Amino acid sequence: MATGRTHRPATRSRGIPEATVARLPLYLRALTGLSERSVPTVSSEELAAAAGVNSAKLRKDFSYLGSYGTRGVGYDVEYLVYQISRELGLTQDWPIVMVGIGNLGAALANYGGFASRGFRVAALIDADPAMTGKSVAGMAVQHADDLEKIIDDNGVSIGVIATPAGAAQQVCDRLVAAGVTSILNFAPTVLSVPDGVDVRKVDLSIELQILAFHEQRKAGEGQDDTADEAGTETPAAAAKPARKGPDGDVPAVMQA
Amino acid sequence: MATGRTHRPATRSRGIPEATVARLPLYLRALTGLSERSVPTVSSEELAAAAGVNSAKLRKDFSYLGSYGTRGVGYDVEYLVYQISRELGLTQDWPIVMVGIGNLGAALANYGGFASRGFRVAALIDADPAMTGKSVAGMAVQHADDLEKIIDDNGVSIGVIATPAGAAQQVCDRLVAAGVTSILNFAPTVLSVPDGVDVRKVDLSIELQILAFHEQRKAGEGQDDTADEAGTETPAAAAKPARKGPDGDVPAVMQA
DNA sequence: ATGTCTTTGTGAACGCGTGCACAAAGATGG
DNA sequence: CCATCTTTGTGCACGCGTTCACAAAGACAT
Ligand SMILES: NC(=O)c1ccc[n+]([C@@H]2O[C@H](COP(=O)([O-])OP(=O)(O)OC[C@H]3O[C@@H](n4cnc5c(N)ncnc54)[C@H](O)[C@@H]3O)[C@@H](O)[C@H]2O)c1
Ligand SMILES: NC(=O)c1ccc[n+]([C@@H]2O[C@H](COP(=O)([O-])OP(=O)(O)OC[C@H]3O[C@@H](n4cnc5c(N)ncnc54)[C@H](O)[C@@H]3O)[C@@H](O)[C@H]2O)c1
Repeated sequence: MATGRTHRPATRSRGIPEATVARLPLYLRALTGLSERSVPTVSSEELAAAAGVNSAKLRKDFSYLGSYGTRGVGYDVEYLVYQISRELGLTQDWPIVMVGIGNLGAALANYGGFASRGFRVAALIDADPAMTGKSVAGMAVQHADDLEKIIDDNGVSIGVIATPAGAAQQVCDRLVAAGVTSILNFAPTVLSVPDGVDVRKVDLSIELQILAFHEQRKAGEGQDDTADEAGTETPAAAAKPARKGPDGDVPAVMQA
Repeated sequence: MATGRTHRPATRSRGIPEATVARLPLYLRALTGLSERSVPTVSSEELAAAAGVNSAKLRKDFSYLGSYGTRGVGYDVEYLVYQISRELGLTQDWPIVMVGIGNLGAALANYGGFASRGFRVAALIDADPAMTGKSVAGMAVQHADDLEKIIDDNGVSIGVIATPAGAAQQVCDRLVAAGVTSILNFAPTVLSVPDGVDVRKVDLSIELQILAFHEQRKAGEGQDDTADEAGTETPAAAAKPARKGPDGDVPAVMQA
């Protein structure tokens, strides 16, 4: 999700819906698996199952790309792999920089999963002088002072931020100023970017909180509608100012 | 999103929309920041800016929780922190297990960000005997053989999978069989789970591919409106001809 | 050719999410 | 107590995304 103020004015590019774009990599992964097993063709039903989506949705998604199927048969696996790759822009080389080579950054650098697709780690950057020159994933970490030059020299347009939250916005600003127009942010902060720059975020903590919500709901299912269990009524913690609210802290789960 | 066959039958729990739930952690983070700076109240406009969303959306989101604001003033920060925490189920303790303590798993274990909210790492589990007993993030790694016992002993209902893709489904099955009902999956695979189990996934590679798509689009912007054949350097294989393949592959395209 | 069978591609209906715009609520000042 | 000003809470409209259901397209057998 593009963070920042931008409610994208729709994918105005009269083409592929955002939701579809987000699923293409999923299809691509499933297709790659089939390709490796030398499966020649696949039906929408089979592929949908492999990708974990509804088959009608898959067909509609593909219809945005063109008519690449054959009725009565299905889709040619190799051909589809190529078409989706091209649509996603994976037939070209994408040099990326990774900023903040700490625990997470180092793990990401060691991850081979994205190097396999068009992505290539052009540089690892960290602000800690002690890190500079150290080899991570077979690559020497470079100092943040050279960030602008590195981006320029390598024609980088995609950056990954794995610094502490406090440094993220600053790093982001420098990346953008240097010409980066797509950012993947692992730091738990909202990044502000100018129009034309895409930001996507990955946040473990948020994912867990969403799971916890549903988990809590499951636990309180069946009877207790007011999702309230042992000690939810945390007494003091409420810190509820004396006014509003149906006094106490009635968990008004539902309202008119 | 719940992977697998289940298209969730909507958040049938007559209550908070899924999209709203996904934003609550964002609001919570912004509010926590305000709380630490001892800001007593905040308007929807200010908070929305801090969370990177539209203020109308924020107000509507909060309206699902109840009427916790004061017109003409705004929202009481502490009170709202509590309400959202409670709604997300963060007022209780959530023991979690992490399976697959490799590069990524270790980085996640070292991450303090989720330990601060109700989450507590109950155990680190790995199948590699060489890992067993090793200390990661101040905690001894336990062997996968004991997975069921660990989950049972600690009352774990949330699991994190950071194993290689090939092992993920198997690990997932064991987690579910042992009683885990929420899974956060970092392995690039679609997990099949029975109804009632939630799966969320984090996939760096997918995020980058989505960014690449938009990046490619930006590059080809300005003129060519007919977004059929973007002038990528792909020579012949543009349309439907039987020719194909970036990496010299089997053509085999009978697609007319 | 012709018929049958499979599977695509898509029109249409529906539901969810978003954002606008405004009335109502309450604070604040006189 | 009344007037004014601020900000919430929400009715409403709109657009996107999902799903159903089916006609059309093609493969394949006869
Ligand atoms: N580790 C995880 O599993 C995890 C999970 C989710 C989110 N996060 C987030 O990812 C970020 C990194 O986490 P981590 O555990 O790797 O932290 P870390 O402290 O191990 O690493 C941070 C690195 O960033 C570098 N750095 C700091 N300021 C910088 C700057 N201005 N420019 C360049 N480099 C800079 C530091 O030198 C350090 O090497 C944090 O924001 C964290 O909240 C981490
Ligand atoms: N490292 C990353 O940045 C990154 C990013 C995105 C996705 N991923 C994915 O996350 C997963 C882990 O990546 P990694 O780099 O940490 O790999 P890794 O090889 O370093 O670690 C995998 C760990 O899982 C353990 N393991 C294997 N089978 C197991 C089983 N059945 N039960 C328990 N443990 C088992 C291994 O012993 C190993 O310690 C992979 O699927 C990878 O594709 C990683």
